[in-house]
Formats: sequence, structure tokens, C-alpha cells
Amino acid sequence: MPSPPVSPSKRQHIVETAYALFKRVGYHATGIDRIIAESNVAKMTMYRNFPSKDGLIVEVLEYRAQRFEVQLDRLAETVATPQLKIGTILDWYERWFQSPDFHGCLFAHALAEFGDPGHPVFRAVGKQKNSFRQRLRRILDDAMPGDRAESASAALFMLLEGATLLAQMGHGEEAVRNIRKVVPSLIGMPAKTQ
Amino acid sequence: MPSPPVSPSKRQHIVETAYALFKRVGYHATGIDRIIAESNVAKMTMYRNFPSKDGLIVEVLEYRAQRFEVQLDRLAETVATPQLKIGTILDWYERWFQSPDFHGCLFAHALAEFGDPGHPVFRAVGKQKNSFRQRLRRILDDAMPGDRAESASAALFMLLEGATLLAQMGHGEEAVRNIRKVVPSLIGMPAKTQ
DNA sequence: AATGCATGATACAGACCTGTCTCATCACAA
DNA sequence: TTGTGATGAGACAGGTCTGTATCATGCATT
Repeated sequence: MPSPPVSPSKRQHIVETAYALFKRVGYHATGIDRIIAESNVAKMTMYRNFPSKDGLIVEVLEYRAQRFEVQLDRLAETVATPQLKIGTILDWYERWFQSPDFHGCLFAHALAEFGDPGHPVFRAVGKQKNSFRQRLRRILDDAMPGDRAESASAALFMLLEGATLLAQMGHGEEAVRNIRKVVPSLIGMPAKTQ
Repeated sequence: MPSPPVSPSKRQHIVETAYALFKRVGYHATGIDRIIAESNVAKMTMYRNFPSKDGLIVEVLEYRAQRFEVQLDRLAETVATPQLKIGTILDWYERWFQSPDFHGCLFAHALAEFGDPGHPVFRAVGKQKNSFRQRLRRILDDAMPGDRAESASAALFMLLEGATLLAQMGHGEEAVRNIRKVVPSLIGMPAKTQ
């Protein structure tokens, strides 16, 4: 059975295969040979598209970061108030935790394996996390005065990071439920608005 | 300069050297050869004390988990009220984040590199995290009704996990400051009590 | 049909990995 | 003093790692 030559871009196919492996197996634990084997691609094809394994990792992270942003942008368009926007983000996390191939946060894991702040992978993680923090901050800026939005959005960010870790240990549903319970006291609104 | 033969147990020395390396470099990225070199120990000495690298990792995690418990036990004895106990835990995190060799949470990183729930390392992480969750839960049980203690302690746990991740990206101080700001609304007390 | 380029397949280099084995040495106890 | 067991030092096996090189093939456009 010959492999179907339908792939419009081998480059993108490699990125997506590597993403699945990094997520499930880890970065150091995933070898180049396995990436090219599951991509059905020659080794030189991979090295012609990416400068190195680290370069591929950065590209995978940027790809996922962009997908995340697009999804949240679409979600934000569906509702009007800050409270509802937070609610849709919590819905998104809940669905993510329930997805069968959930294995925790790709970015947090990258931080664990590439702890040097000067490493390109580390910087890619910082970019994504800061971008998400700013998104939460902008949402809450419309709901409360600036100093409260600062601490509330930071708290929300930390809650979501902690929930992702709990989800990896099998307590994702409970984690989101508890966040929903405490969010009203954080953003000063009755529970039913989110 | 000969290495001092003062070590009462080589086993413990290996555990502590491996701990420092795993924390700074990572689990897969740290080779056995480097552990024994920096331990000034023969390879067979290591393999006579530990069944395998994974076994050593589990031992390191258990060692650090126990140290953490002991430190928090001591802290808890110094103050009386739940609010103050939470305050001392936040103090502990603040000092941890400021320590010069802070590199994030050893257990969270282990979860990132050993994502299989059946793996001994994964189980060791689950044990430590659950133990800490129960500690927070017991503290808050003395301060509020059971259902609120459940969600508040879970939230506090998630906040601390998120703060640890932020600390690894250089925002630890700000993270703890923001937790202190939102904790009163979580546990229903004026800010000055913690 | 001819040409040029991306690709597949595979070998290869050099390094590193975990774990086992051997042997000389040293401390200590009987 | 003699024996016993832990240790240091290092070779070794078998495998895997990243990254490079080589060569044949297939596809598309000219």
C-alpha cells in the first residue's frame, strides 16, 4: 500500500506528527527517527525543512500557540460580557481536559525540559504564556478597575495552569468545577453570569 | 585534594547529587555517567544502591517530598490560625522562588517527562501532589464549612502551582503578591490576617 | 521527451545512553 | 594477620541519539 501523496505540504505534516509525539512521549524522549518514521518522510526532507530538532520544537510550539489564539478569538466573538468570555474559556478548558488525547500542557512540559531562559524553546514558551496572560488581563480590564484586574487576571491565569496540572493527574473536571465556584469572588459577580 | 570520606552514606550523597542535576538539567537530559561523576562515586556503587535510573528518580522524588512535608510541618507549628498557616506557606513559596538555584517544581517536571499514569515516577508525583492538597484542605477545614473548604483549598493549590510556573519565567514575586491579594476573598478574611 | 528538483531509502560518523562485568584496592573485623 | 565485603576505575555490549552524505526515483514543468 503506497503512502498517499495527498499532503499539500510535507512541512506541515511533519509539524503535526511531531506535535503528537512531543505531547504524548515528551521532547527528549522523542527521537528524530521516530518523527520521520511516523511522518512517512525521509530524514533529509525533515532536515531540509527545519534546521535542527530544537528548531522543529520551536516551530511546533508556535504552531500550537497560533491555533490556541485563533480558537480563543473565535470563542470571544460569540459572547459580549467579560464574565461570559471567562465562562467560554473555562468551557474550552473543560473540553480540552476531557479530550481523549489530553496529556497536559505542551508549553509547560517544554519549560520543564528546557529550563535555560536563553534557549529558544524557553523563549517560545514565555511568549505564549505572556500572550495568554495579556488576553485574560484585557478581558478583565473591561469588568473592573485596573489594579483589581491585574491581580484577578493573574489569579485566573494561575488557576488555569494549576487546573491543567490537576487534569493531567485525572482531576480536570473537579478542577474546573472549583474554579467556577471561586471565580465570582475573584471578579465580583454572581455565579450565574458565568 | 582527595574527596573527604565523611559521607555517612554514599546512597544519600548520590540522591542529593542526582536531585541537583535533575532539577537543573532535567531527567532524560541527565545521564548516569554525569550523576556518578559529580557524585565522585563508581558506577557499580550507584547500581548496587538503586535498581535503575527510574528507581533513582523515584527515590529522589520521595526524598524531596519528605523534606517538603517536614518543613511545612515545622512552619505550621509556629502559628495558630488557618489564615496564618496559609500565610506561612505563602512565605515559604516566596523564599523558594527567590532562592538562587530555583528551577521550578521537580514534581511538575517529572510529570512532564513521565506522562504515563502507570509509571512509578508518575505515581510518585501523584502521591506528593495529593498529599499537599490534603494538607491545604485540612488547614481550611478549620476556617470554613466543608463545601467551601473543598473549593477554596483546591483553588489555593491551583494558584500555587500556577505561581510556580510563573516563577520559573521570572515572575514569582509578582505571582505571590497577587495570590496574597485574592486569598482574602477566597477564605473570607481581611487581608491583614495573612 | 528532456531537464531539474524534491523526495525516499539508507548508510554513516561520532557521540551518548543504560546497564553489566572485571579487577585492583582499601577498610575493617575476626 | 587474614579474610570479607564495599568501593574505584574503567572496559564493554548493545542500543539510540543527532545530523550528514549518497544515490536512485519520481514528478512536474518546459
